[in-house]
Amino acid sequence: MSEAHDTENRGGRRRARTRAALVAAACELLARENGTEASIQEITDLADVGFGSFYNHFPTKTELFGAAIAETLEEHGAMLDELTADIDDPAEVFATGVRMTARLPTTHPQMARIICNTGHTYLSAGTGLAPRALRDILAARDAGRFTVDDPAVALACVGGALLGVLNLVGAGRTPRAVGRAADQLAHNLLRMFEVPREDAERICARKLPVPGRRSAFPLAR
Amino acid sequence: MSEAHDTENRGGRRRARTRAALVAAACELLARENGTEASIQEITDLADVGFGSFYNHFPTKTELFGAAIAETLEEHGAMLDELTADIDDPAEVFATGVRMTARLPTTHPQMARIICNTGHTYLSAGTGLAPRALRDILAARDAGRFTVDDPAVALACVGGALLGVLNLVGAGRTPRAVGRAADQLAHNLLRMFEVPREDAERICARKLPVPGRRSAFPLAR
DNA sequence: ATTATCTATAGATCTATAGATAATGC
DNA sequence: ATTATCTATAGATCTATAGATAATGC
Repeated sequence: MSEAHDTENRGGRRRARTRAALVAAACELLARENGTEASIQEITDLADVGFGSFYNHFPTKTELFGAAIAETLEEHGAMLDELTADIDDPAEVFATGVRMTARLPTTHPQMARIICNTGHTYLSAGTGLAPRALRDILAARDAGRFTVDDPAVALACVGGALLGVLNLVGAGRTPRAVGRAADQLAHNLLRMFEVPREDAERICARKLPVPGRRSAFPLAR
Repeated sequence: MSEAHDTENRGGRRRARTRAALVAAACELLARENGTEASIQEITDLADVGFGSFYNHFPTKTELFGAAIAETLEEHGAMLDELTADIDDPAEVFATGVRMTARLPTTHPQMARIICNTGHTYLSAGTGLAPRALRDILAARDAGRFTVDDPAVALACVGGALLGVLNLVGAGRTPRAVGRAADQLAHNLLRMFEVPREDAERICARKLPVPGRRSAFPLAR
């Protein structure tokens, strides 16, 4: 990727470990209310890393938090791509992404809170989920499954509604209730794209792929 | 309201003026990127008020910013109520609120940026726009105009999509482009509620009430 | 020998308060 | 006389850097 330092040797790996500890601490803080107000001291304490190490990796707090969010979204997006790879109906690919992302409060609570707290700033950024969602929307439109007047507005509606439901489904909900809200969201969005109600209901009732562990064997590219 | 101090006498009015200057400064800051990171010194400088005056009115920065956001949303919500009071079709009442709020980047740029920056935190708060939107949605449902499965999820979708489009329509767009995106958003939401496409198009093409100045004569309550 | 991490600290904030000044009420 | 505003400052942060220590490469 954009790593300026390699991980070929032990030193590089040690460096990468420190960086990862900082990013993990940043994620934990981002999942809290007002996490970005933490001091660098708090961050390095949480990462169990020397204070000065911070500056070996990031010039400012903003950069660290930016990296943490970007990596989080990229990871989730890649997982979605993997799990929807063998679904044929593009409308179902889209709906599956929505249903699984809206289930994050159950499946990946920290990631859900991070996305909630950071909101639109990074969701609509060039990297992460937005390009993937747009790709799925356009594919469904080209296949004649979705009616889309303005793709940019549609994308904003999808991302926004998703965030809205993630916010609605705060802590302390049962997985069942989260799932219902997630499916309802997907259903609403399908109707927004003029998918007939019966189709939408069928799609939102389908069994979801299981996230599972990351494959032991990396996928060929 | 919840004012602990009256404005009956000159002293009370002077106090209210200082408070208003602080709130206005807070609004200006909230409209900027990272405005909440401003120091109290910066706030009082911007308000052209002595540093110590801050603590005469607010115990912490958080309280000031909270008050500023609440007042802003309340003001906008009250304006919408006023301007949609004599619309009969509840679907059109809803759509008008959406279309006007999504036009804020043109009509009230500062308020638009404030809503964008603060996001869901306050939009879905008990006060402000959420209760009004829910009221409109339920009214349209009861009138048989909207199909709504889960009102809470629907509200989250509406608020989120609105925020998403406000974020999409950043600075530097023509009023025409903002209006198009706003109408497209309203159209998408109406379809989400299963309003027939032709109905939705007619509603979103209707002339909007003009915001105009606040009435010189306060309305009777 | 080189590179990363860690400790300690200088200098620059920033918050909260105390006391002085100004405005209003009676 | 009372109440609000303003000025000045003590004490508590917090950031960024310099220099010491530890780990790795050769």
